[in-house]
Amino acid sequence: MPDSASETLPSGGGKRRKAAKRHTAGVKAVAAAAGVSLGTVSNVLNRPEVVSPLTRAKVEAAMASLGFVRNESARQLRAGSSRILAYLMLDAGNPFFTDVAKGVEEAAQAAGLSVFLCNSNEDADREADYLDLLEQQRVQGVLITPIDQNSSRLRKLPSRGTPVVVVDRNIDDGEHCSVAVNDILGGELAIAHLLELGHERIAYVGGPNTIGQVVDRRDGARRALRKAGKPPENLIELTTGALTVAEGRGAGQRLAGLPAARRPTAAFCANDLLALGLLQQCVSLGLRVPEDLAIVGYDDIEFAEAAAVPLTSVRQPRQLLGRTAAELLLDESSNPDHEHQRVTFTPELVVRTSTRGTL
Amino acid sequence: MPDSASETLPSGGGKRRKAAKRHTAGVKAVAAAAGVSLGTVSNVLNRPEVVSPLTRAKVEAAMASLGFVRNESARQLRAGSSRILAYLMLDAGNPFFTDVAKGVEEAAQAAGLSVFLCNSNEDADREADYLDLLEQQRVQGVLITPIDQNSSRLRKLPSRGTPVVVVDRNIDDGEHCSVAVNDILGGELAIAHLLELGHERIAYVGGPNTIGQVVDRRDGARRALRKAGKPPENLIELTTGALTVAEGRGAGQRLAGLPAARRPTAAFCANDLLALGLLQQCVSLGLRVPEDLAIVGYDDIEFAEAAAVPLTSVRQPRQLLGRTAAELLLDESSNPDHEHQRVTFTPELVVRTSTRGTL
DNA sequence: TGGAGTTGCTGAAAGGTTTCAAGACGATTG
DNA sequence: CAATCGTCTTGAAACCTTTCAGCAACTCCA
Repeated sequence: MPDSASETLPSGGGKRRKAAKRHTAGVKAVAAAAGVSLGTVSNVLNRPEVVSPLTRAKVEAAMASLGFVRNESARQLRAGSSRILAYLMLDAGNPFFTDVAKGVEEAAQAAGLSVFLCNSNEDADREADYLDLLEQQRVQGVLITPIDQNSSRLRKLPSRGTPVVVVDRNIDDGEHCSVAVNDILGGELAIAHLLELGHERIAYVGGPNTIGQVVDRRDGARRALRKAGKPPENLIELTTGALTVAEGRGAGQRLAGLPAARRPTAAFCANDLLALGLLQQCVSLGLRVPEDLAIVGYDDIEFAEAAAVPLTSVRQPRQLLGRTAAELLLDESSNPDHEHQRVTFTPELVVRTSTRGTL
Repeated sequence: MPDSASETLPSGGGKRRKAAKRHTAGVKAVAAAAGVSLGTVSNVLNRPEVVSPLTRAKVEAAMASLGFVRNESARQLRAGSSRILAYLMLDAGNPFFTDVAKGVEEAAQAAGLSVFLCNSNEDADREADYLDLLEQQRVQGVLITPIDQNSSRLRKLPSRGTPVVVVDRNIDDGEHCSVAVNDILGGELAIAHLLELGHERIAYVGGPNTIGQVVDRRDGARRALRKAGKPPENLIELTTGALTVAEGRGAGQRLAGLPAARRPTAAFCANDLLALGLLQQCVSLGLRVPEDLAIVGYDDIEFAEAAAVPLTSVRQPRQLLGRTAAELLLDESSNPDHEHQRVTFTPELVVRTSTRGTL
């Protein structure tokens, strides 16, 4: 523990206490204590209405006094169904995805299910490991914002019985539902806005290009240029290694290092974290935003508005995205006539100071 | 879907495809296909070194061709152990906790375990539900940043065999390890800094008071006043309903509404989200920060530095907190001589513009 | 060549729950 | 009073895996 002072004390005021062994009072012990059969205890647990109030009370008392905790593995093994949904997130540190997760939790709670969050952290290996794990756990279903939506693992899950809904990406392979925002349009909105303000040389900051969102937003940017009759070289691509604040700072360093004549006058970032990092670094290196560099982010996370220079950003309906995805998943796992769907929402440009009145 | 345009298409290019049934090729089917016994398949899975290369190859081929996926419920039921850790977070939308989670994941990965994240979202009922769920799942252990550390449920888990480590809170009941940062000291640092700058009337923004961190930081603030010989009324408490940006904005509204003469000249917020909201609202209502109102946050999340006015904050070793907690948990569940510990880290004041050169 | 040791595989038991056909019991009806 | 019905409860089977004692075949050495 090198980078922080720490102090360690024994807990429990010195009363040494060994770790307790797992003492499982099972359904059997409860049955014995209550003087009923196994089946009855199970009924109390699963169909309380069929057991007489008296017996039920006895059983409940026995459960309480023994500290009975149902063994979910056994339940699931026998009953064959899990009451858990998982959301495998691209980056739990990005408020965009935690807002999506909130929408997921909302829909799950309404259906009486619980949500486990998993964080792939933009790492394909971790994503794969989590997918395997979740499949082995036989969760009700998986929501995922994938790193690579062509992964074979991703395609295999549904055919083996684990429904998968892709979030924040569209996918049309007939195996999944997907819920997304039109990222091409989003990119187009951002660049059209900058072009309208008179910017000619515009940087696109984003990466890696394995991430679909990064590519789509860039393609939208290109399309906006094309539509405006500008040459594609006007879009200068700065590729980053991830979609994080730190990478944004790195990009800012590179950008600020360019001679003013060759430096773009505006930057469009693939997400707000990059934009915030870029903004921070550029400001600290003496560039004025928006006068020297206009910046557009993407996602419109809560912090975009509170930034040093309030950030123009492309807004996505975050919670709605999550809620809709969860609802599709629930439909898929409960409705035998379920048909896969692709839902696409429309993004919206929110203009703030970081691009206001430039040039 | 009221607040966003959306478009829905069938997926799969119109090829209607029904949801697949769960077709479980089990260990039995694999054994039959490979011409070996159940036990051998299990050995391939769990102790590959004891089976001859030839048989192993046959079994692996059979597994691949049948798409075998091990049923984790059955495995766990029989083997009695889970390979999963859970971190029950207070607020997944707070970057502080996702950084802690990163530390947890790091330590877990090093030990070959996986982490499920759960979000209580500052809601005691959800916290209780998740604790029940995790206990039923028989996870290896639970890390938790509790809403109420005196909850009976929390105390019961360890005695029934699920180790629990409390994160970001100290607790001394002999049942848990805990890892925390000295929040009293943190509060003291913040207020001492403001006093040194000459502030007399200082607001404390935080709540609800059921959350331990909120109380400790306030107590630290009071202590600093006491030590400086100031009357306790100089600390004006603004109680919030949660530790969020939105609540911070609300507090800003209240604060800015006060007549200048009665308004505090500085505010210490129980966390950075509150501080960012407060900052944003005050600025938009025309207060200058730090001239009219100095602000100190808590946690030093990544966005504190990038805020409209870079935020003075009390820094905590976030990842280290998570990593240490996970390591204690792992020790508890693997080391029979484990003794509960309370680890306390020391916070550090990071001074930025939001308090610089005030008064 | 006989015995011991080794290697690799087998088969049955066990783990805690749910499910379901069937039984027990009392009440109601003809 | 017998027959029928309803309400509760029971006991055994089933879910899928791991574990472990035991067995077969082979090697090695005396």
